[in-house]
Amino acid sequence: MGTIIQDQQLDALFTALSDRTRRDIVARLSTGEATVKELAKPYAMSMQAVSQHIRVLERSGLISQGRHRQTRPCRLEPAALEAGLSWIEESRRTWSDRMDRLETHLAHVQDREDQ
Amino acid sequence: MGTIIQDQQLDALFTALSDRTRRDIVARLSTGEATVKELAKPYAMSMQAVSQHIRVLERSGLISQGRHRQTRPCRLEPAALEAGLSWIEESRRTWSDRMDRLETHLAHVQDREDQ
DNA sequence: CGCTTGATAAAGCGCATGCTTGAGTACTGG
DNA sequence: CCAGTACTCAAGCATGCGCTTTATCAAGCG
Repeated sequence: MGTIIQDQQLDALFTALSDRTRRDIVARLSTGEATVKELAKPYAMSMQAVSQHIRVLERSGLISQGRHRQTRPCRLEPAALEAGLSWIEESRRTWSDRMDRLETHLAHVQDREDQ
Repeated sequence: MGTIIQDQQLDALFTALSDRTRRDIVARLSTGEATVKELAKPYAMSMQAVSQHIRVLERSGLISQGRHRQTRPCRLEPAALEAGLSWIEESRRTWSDRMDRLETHLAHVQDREDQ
């Protein structure tokens, strides 16, 4: 656990999610496949810029790109999201365990004071 | 929903989590409070560098800093983690709903072919 | 008081990011 | 074959990041 490869995956994942445009693209792709041109349409920026965002998302494992005629349809790879989810849940779990123990401890102290 | 403020919060949150050292610090703080010096000890980098990481984590809302004598103890603020968790879960939910519908649709097509 | 300790502030450096424009590639319909 | 569509590649530029070093500050101790 806590290997270097995992760390690099999480680096790439959270970096990918740290940009609003890329989060938008992920949200858009969660409703189905889309081509680069379709993904670029809502934004003021050039298609090249969107293409670069797609590259970042691909490096993180969040999406993959296929080929169909002239287009490169993108689709979500939800497995990558799971990695982020479980990292966050692990931290949360540790924290709430600690809170539980603290509560128990305080309850014990209270008991002793009640004697 | 989907306001500019929310977006900025998520930007800051995922940016904060995109660095291994900062994720380490969050994990460390999930087991209890710690001072800047204590947090810096495991790393080869200077305490100033760690202090800057702490600043990034604070801006994201993931941690807060108090004052006690000469020290500035840091503690985790798990509410910020929830924001990230729910963003990821929302994407996942939309995606799996779509997969369910697709399965249902394919089942229907299968039924019609079976007739 | 002056000295040490724990911490922030500020400036600087190398490198990555987000975007642009211009050129190149790959497929396709006329 | 040739023009157009969908994209990628490459270079350039401004900005931000991670870290360093130097300086400063605030709190406690002799």
